[in-house]
Amino acid sequence: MPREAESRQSNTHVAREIAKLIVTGVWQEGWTLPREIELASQFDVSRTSIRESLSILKAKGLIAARQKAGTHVRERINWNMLDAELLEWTWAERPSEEFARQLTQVRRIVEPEACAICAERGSDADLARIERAYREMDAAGMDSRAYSEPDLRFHRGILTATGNDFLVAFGATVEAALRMSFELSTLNPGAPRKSLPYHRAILDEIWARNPDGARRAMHRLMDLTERNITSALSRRRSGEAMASAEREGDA
Amino acid sequence: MPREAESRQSNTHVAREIAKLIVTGVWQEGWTLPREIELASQFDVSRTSIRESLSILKAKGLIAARQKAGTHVRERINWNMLDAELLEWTWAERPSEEFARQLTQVRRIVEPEACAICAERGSDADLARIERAYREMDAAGMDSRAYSEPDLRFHRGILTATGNDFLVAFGATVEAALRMSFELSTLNPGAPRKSLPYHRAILDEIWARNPDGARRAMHRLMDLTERNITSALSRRRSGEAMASAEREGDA
DNA sequence: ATGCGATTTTATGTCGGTCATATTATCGCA
DNA sequence: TGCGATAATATGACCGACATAAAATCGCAT
Repeated sequence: MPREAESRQSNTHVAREIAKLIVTGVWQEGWTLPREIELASQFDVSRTSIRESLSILKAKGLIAARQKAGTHVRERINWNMLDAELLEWTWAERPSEEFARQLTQVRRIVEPEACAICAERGSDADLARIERAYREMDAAGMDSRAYSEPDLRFHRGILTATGNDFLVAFGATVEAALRMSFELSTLNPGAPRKSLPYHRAILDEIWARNPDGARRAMHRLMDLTERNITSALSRRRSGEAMASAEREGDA
Repeated sequence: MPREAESRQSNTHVAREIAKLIVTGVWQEGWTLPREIELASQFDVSRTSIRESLSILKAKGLIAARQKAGTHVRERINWNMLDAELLEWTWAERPSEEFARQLTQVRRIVEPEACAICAERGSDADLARIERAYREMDAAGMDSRAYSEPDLRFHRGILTATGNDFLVAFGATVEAALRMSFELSTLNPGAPRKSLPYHRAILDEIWARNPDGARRAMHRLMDLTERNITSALSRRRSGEAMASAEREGDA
């Protein structure tokens, strides 16, 4: 019998729970997981479901199984951190500054170059799609929820326009980064909208078919994004400090 | 009863077979797969095994399932092409020039920057590990098999030294690229060894803690790699043309 | 006692079947 | 002809048993 209310898609749910234990380091690299039967009783599902969950985590490089020897956590180097779900689970469970820093760093590496390629080789249809996303961002005004969705399409559009499947796949990472930014934007509601003119500059450069300009424009947007995230995180830190000071005051 | 000899790990095996059908376009984006029961009889395994295989492909973003509606191939944008296995399957089934071009392009974007970060922030222990890999490459001489293994460690070492988990994950992509280069090197046995002085230059720059120099040095290696791959592929093309001409001559 | 080969044990891997659930398709009625 | 009730169906979950491989153990011979 399934546990109770919150057991929607048990399969994905269990996979996420186990993944969280791994990415948070509760179950460390090299450790052997409990047996499948024990996991089944711990998570209150059948062994079949556990096995399907484990095969998801195997596919993402988190674990490996050997007959008789058991299932162990693989070393980090094998974790596919560029995977959409794994990214989401990691941030959801442990929204650390280090994670944010690394995510921003890798975006700074990839997106400006992708933008240059887009300016050089993107089709007019590709660019039109990017422009449409820009217009929707503009139309969203100060509603940061309505803003973030076309924002993602803008960035994905650039990656798609490169015609490079690997850069397209990088869209999953960008998506995680934007979701992260969106969450942090509650600490600074005006921030997202400030990126609009930077997006405009990118759009102009790619329409002008100017790779160098496009690269620089995207680089400036990345700079802004980094500043926003840094300041949001420091706000969060001081917010947490204040909250814990209050808690101590209560006692 | 399993089919016959070549059914080692049926689970992974079936997943790979289905993945190949998808990446080669036999089963196109948006199409609905056969029912699980039909797949089970097609691949001569139980429905349980099919479900585990499908959950692997779900985890890699290739397919999605909805109750009653069936399982369909997701659009390419959702495929996690940066995944180690998916990369391997794609190249194994369809070693196209386009694939090689894209893989090289994304390496050119990521690795020089990673190299600069490595020069700036890598620990001495990290650099020592990279140097060890270099020495083994040197010791391998003209044996391109023995050369390629430390070659991968060299590049992975740089990515690891950045301290960025996402760049570390990119090691899977580099691995696929190097395996590809290795396969192509049979067409030009001397080529791999020629990269040694380029690796040496990288090593010197990162020991000198010179990010700009390291970036440039890695960039030059990427240029060389691209030239090697291009020439190997054109050799392969002309080889194929000759072979087919011979076949026609036979008839 | 001690190294080593045979045997047992055990955890993952595979199987077939049943029931649950969601969603589509169909049927029947107004 | 529209629409609500009903049936059909494909995935989702569960169960119990057996297969297989590798680790752990046992027993034999040295």
